[in-house]
Amino acid sequence: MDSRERALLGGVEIFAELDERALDEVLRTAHRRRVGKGETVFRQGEEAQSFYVLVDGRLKVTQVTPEGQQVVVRFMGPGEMFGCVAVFGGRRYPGTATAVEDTRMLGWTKGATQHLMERHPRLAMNTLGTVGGRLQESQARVRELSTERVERRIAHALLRLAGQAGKPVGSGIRIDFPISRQDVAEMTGTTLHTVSRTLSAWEEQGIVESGRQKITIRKPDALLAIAEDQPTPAR
Amino acid sequence: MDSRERALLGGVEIFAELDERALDEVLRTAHRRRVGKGETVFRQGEEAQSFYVLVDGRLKVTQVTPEGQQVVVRFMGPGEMFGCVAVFGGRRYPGTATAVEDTRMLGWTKGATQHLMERHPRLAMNTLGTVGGRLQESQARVRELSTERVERRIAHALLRLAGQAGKPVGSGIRIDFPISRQDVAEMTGTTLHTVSRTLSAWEEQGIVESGRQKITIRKPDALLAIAEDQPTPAR
DNA sequence: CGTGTTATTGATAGATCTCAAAGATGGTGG
DNA sequence: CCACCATCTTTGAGATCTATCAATAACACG
Repeated sequence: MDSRERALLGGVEIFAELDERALDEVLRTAHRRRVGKGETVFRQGEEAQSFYVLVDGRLKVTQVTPEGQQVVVRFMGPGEMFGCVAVFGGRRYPGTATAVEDTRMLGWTKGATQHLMERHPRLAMNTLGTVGGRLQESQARVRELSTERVERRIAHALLRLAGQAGKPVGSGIRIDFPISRQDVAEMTGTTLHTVSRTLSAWEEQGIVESGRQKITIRKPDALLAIAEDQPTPAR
Repeated sequence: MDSRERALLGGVEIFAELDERALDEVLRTAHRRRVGKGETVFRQGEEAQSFYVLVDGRLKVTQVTPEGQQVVVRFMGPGEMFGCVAVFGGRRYPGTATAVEDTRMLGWTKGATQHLMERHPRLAMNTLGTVGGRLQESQARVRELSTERVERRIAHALLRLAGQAGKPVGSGIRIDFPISRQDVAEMTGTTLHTVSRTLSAWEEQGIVESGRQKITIRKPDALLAIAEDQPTPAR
């Protein structure tokens, strides 16, 4: 019954509005797990065991197409939950969760989760809200992929990453975990080559500053202009 | 307390496993609504009032980008629910629902929905399952848009439509509602021109048969081969 | 039989992917 | 502490897919 974990839970969206006793119950039924950088929490296609809330560190959820191409579903940070959809409808995890830094998490087995939700409808409703939010994000991505050119998609992706994991540094906002060109490409439906070229161009304009697995946004406003502005024809 | 409505509810995924009394309560708190072909149930950005289950007919959910480009989120048939995400997290409808045929639906106000879910956790959990399924579909679409060429995406879209609304006719499977080239383009992130060209090519090969707002799949297997087969380089 | 919508088709331009090769970078083991 | 290796990144050139531009044609409806 770690008071730090307790504080974390209070801040997690799905546990909002639960009373002390309910939170105690939630914590009591949780198990703890650590996963080191580069290791996986679970793999696509595995029987869904548990759903998790990330306590510390960062991870990447990916899917592989039947043809073997990888797609990044999302990056996640502390306080975010994952694996929840598999614990309901789907029996299997739809993607692979890989730690990009050392991580700690709390997990609940399938049975424990269902039990908790039956006793605390609020929990199910909160989760519904979160999953709904994810659905909207995913649809936003469909919208982007359908209507935007690569450059704008990359700009959107970087801004989203900065929002999730941006750390202010002297010269701008730094994306605070190791991320490669390939990762960005898999987030935006392009190739690492195009990402590299785009970042190089932006670097020349002083919009970003990047290196091996490192990206710092120097002019967020300029990036936003690229992401939102000019109704495609203009460029 | 229409027994036909009652039968429908029993078959709707989110009401599964609810007992008689719960179903009675659900029906009692519902309101009925008819929306004629071409009219909208709600519009993107409107304050979310209700969530709905489609009883009869078919409708299309679309979103418009800030730049004014339209994207089709999904087509829906009887027994499917919609507008539910807005009733939780989001305050506003994220898209516009337009009837493509005359429709009838059952609706529950925001308040009624939350009340029902608090009393019947099962309902919230079922909804979570359905929304989770939608999330996976949406991610599958992201995957397609990221990794597949237009032709394959169109093939996938037609197969999905056939699965949802396919009606066996003498010469194949007919998509049983009016759908334009533009609609298909907005489902697959391409232009109506490309869709037209693709369908023309398939028509020559006898794979489909199509006309104004009408598409019939003659060789579902050939379409499937296009959708699933040849690891991009091969073509 | 107009009239507006929907669909077809050709030509052309551009954005991106592919293919290829070389250049950084950082970690590791000797 | 340094050389070496596996990864990650950059960049060029050419090939393609698909959007765009521009007309024309087919269709349904009042």
